[in-house]
Amino acid sequence: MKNGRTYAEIIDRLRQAGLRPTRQRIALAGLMYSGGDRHLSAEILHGEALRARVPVSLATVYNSLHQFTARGLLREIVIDGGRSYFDTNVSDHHHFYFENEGRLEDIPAEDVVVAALPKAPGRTRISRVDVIVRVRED
Amino acid sequence: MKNGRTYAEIIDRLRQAGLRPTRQRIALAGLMYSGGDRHLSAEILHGEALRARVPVSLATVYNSLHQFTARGLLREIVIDGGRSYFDTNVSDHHHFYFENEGRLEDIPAEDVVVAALPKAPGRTRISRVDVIVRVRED
DNA sequence: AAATTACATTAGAAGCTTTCTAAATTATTG
DNA sequence: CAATAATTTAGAAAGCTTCTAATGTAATTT
Repeated sequence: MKNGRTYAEIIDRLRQAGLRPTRQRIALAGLMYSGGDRHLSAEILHGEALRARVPVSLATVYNSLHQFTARGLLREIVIDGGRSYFDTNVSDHHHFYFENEGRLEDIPAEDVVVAALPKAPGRTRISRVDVIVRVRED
Repeated sequence: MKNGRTYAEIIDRLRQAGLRPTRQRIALAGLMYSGGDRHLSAEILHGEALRARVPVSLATVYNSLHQFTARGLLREIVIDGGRSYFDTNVSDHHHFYFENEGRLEDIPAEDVVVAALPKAPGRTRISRVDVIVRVRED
């Protein structure tokens, strides 16, 4: 039984994030948090919602994904053109990118050691360091 | 006087890459290699070509960018949605991404030390490790 | 150097993901 | 329960990229 999976927990999460727990957001969050860490595109999540008989519009899926991201419930990842993916794992970690399949997979933070980094230029500060390990099969 | 800047050198490079040195490709490569390492979008390069009185179509710019990338003359980078960038620096290095401006800047390979990496899963092998240091100003 | 052949370029249409718009609906507050 | 503010929605629009098929150009052959 993982965190945030029951109906009441999901509603709590949404409220804590400052989002009204609407039917659509509850359903989308429920799907997102079903089955471990996931990398979702808007289209995939929309499809799952429809299949689960939750008639939600694609616009709402996009709205929700962005709101969830802004509130720290998701993390957006863009690797290859076109499509954005949203990672339900928002803790510190990195990614494998399977070039053949166009698929992402998490790498636990402790499996990657970045021993040296340049300092942030000008008056900027580092907000995150992404490591993408690109792998291929051929 | 940097590498690959004269007309003859550009033609050589194209030929070595197995690409016919057409008027358009020569002009685009010339622009790409003018002024150090660059991060170019199709639209920017197209604009520069037109301003330089080289009437090239946007489709050709896209074709050329992809051919150059496939032949190792460019490296494609996708950080944020929508647009692709092409890096004229194809040697081993990493990137700062300025979240406020949506701009990329090279980090020399030696300024980043990745001391530990997971092994490639299944029968894959690592084709590249990208490190993106996201910085912001606020 | 002309003819042939293979490759490249092009304008415009089409495709795909994402965002916008303005109207209708729903959650929350008083 | 009424009033208010936020949310959802369908469809249009936008933005970048790719496709199509007709035309042009470079390379090769004669």
